[in-house]
Amino acid sequence: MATNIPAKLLSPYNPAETETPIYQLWQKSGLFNPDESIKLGITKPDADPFTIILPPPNVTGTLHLGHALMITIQDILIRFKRMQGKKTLWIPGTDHAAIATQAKVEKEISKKEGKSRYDLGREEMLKRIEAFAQQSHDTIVSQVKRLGASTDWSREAFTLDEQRNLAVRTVFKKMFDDGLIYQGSRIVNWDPKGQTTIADDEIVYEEEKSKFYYFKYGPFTIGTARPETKFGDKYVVMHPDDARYAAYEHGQKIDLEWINGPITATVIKDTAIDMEFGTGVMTITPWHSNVDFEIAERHSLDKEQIIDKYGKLLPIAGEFAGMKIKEAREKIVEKLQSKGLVEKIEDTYVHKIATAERTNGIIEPQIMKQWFVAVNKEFTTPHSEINGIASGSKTTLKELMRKAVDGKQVQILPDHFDKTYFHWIDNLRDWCISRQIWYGHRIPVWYKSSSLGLMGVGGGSQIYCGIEAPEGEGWVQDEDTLDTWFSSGLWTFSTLGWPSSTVDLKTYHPTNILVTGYEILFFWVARMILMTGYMFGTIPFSTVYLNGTVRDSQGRKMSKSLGNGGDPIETSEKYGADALRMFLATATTPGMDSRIYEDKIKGYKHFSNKLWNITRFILTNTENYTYDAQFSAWSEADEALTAERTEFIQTITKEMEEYKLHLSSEHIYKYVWTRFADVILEESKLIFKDGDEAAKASRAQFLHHTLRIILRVTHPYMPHVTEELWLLLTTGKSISEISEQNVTIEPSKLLLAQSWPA
RNA sequence: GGGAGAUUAGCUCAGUUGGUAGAGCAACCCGUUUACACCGGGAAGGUCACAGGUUCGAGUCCUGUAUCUCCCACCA
Repeated sequence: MATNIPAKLLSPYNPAETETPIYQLWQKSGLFNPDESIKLGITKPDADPFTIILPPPNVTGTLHLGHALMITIQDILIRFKRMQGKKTLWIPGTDHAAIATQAKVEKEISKKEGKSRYDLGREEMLKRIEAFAQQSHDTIVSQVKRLGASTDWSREAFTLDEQRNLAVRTVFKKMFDDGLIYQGSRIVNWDPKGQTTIADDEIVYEEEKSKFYYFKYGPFTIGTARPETKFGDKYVVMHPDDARYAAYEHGQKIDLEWINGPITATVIKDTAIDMEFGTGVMTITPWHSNVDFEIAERHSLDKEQIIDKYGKLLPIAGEFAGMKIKEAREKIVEKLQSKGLVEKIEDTYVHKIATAERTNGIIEPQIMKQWFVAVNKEFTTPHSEINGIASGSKTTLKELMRKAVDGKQVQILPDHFDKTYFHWIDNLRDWCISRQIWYGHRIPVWYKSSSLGLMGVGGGSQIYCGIEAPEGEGWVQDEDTLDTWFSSGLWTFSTLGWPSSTVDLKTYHPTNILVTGYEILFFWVARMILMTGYMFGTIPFSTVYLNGTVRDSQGRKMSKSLGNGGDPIETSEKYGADALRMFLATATTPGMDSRIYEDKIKGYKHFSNKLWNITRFILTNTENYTYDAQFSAWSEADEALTAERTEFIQTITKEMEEYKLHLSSEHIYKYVWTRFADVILEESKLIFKDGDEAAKASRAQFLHHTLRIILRVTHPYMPHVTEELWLLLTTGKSISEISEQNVTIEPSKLLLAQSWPA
């Protein structure tokens, strides 16, 4: 065996020995931080920036393969752009995920200690949640590192830390002052289980089979699935064009016998009624139904609360007061039956009930005082770079969101998702941002009751919205916290130091690309566009890359109950993070779901070994030739191979610039394996055996040159194995020797710092 | 009810300026202790869901149908 072959190359590649120490070497180099990279002379100070902000994982648990996918895509892009000489910044962070985190900890405490959050009190409860969040955070960070992510840890952020909290209060106050945040009594989605409101998009509809009742209501028959809400129903509504009820006039009063005795009902004609459904007549419960609420608003009707915050009936229900909904339902039907008011009961009625995504509680709509962001209200934007909205003109938040994507300033990949986006925007209602939970950003509003009587007229209370608490005695802060997406919406600029006017903000914002799952297009992507458009009149990122969902081998969604979640760390331990990354890169196209196949991941482990053996082969067979970067006496055959190689590089460079990583990764795999290893190396054996000296020298140099190029282009996909091979080639030392002997590696000598080949 | 996507080799999926169908895995045959068995060579396998249309030419564009998936929407 040759003497200049590093001993480590003689045995098969073992990712477990390489990956962690290689990551430590990178971290020591400081090159994930663009400021360091400039200081070291690797990145030019005036280079174009390229920024990605990592979608912050929730501190509710640990990472799954879906996270691994999104991290892989971002790291490939960042490493690619870094090698192209860009001033690259990738900021990591985590999300406090308000309701989800609180619910999880509450559940745990209730299970272990049998206590509720009210037993513990706000302060103690928050302490517990923070401890949990910290632990979860630490796990997530180590997982992100294990995957090889070249994130700048010196800039790490958390959606609920001091800096981000200041950003939240600053935005809130500005919106409040502009009249875009208001407090209003509106119908909201109340989760009796979580004791909080939730947003429209936090609702999950579940199909349920239930009974459908037909009751006699004076001269009418009304159909309902919810008899327990009917106590206050004194309006009976029908479509104005319904011939069957032409005899009744809008506003007509009718006396009739109802659940708890005689009442006077009023006839209302409204086009919201579906003539085809049921009997075409219904009574309304504005306090507990959106549609009913809207009807009531249109005709200025009374609204009465029937059900309380805990899902129990109020005194208006008479003898049924205090009962839970389910219990009351049957008893009410019994009573109506005894009064002869039940016409028929169907039990094949299938409908969808609204449940809370985070707690599974059944949503009970309620009219409550909540904070809202007005999406349709006009305001004057001082400065706008969004096409179609002039600086100083009047606009709405909805218009900002629409125009940013309409003009392709924000490009969504795959582009058909912009239709989905517009559809959502056009149907958007005001965004309820207050939550009745403790974990989150407290609403920066304070109240002071004027019991001293100094205020005179009205004698009510004072309200103050500010970034800091108001001066003086007697101010009490609003108990509520903000929807977690409010702070997430600021993420692209709150991570860059805003509201201070930092160098980072000037340099790296707007960011270049957001990589995230399509399921949070509305939750998050839209709200980032809203917040950035509002605060700066710009876009938060120019491209949104929507990755698909990672499913198991049977096409099922990953879930805890199925136990098929897939642990990226376990997979990395088994096959190497590089193999997992390469698999994820090849298996995914934007917007399309993909399945995990362990056999394929295994295939990419073989690929890392192939790189290993290619290196060994070249070193063994070219012992008499040292790598010469200036070599130019190419043989005719090698000229041709060089041209072919150049074409290959151009192809993958173009694909990567267009974010088509599934194509570039496959092309790299094919070039390396089926072209370079299977054909070129095999031919080389003959040349080294029988060729003349010039041909041998040319081929030896070609192999050396090409190997270095292969390591560079493969590096974004499989950073660890390529880095170790690079170090073996350039220093003759393995990563274990480097760490054990404390060998200093100049940051500029790392593969991480090399330039992208042309 | 509205919208979007999918349908290509046994399985999982690629395939955008329309030009004679691709990969990985599986299966089949052969070879090799010669960088690598975490290997090499070879062969096999598809009326690109279906029906029309545009075109010299369609997996790719248009229309319609079927099946599946997802998203949005509180028919009480």
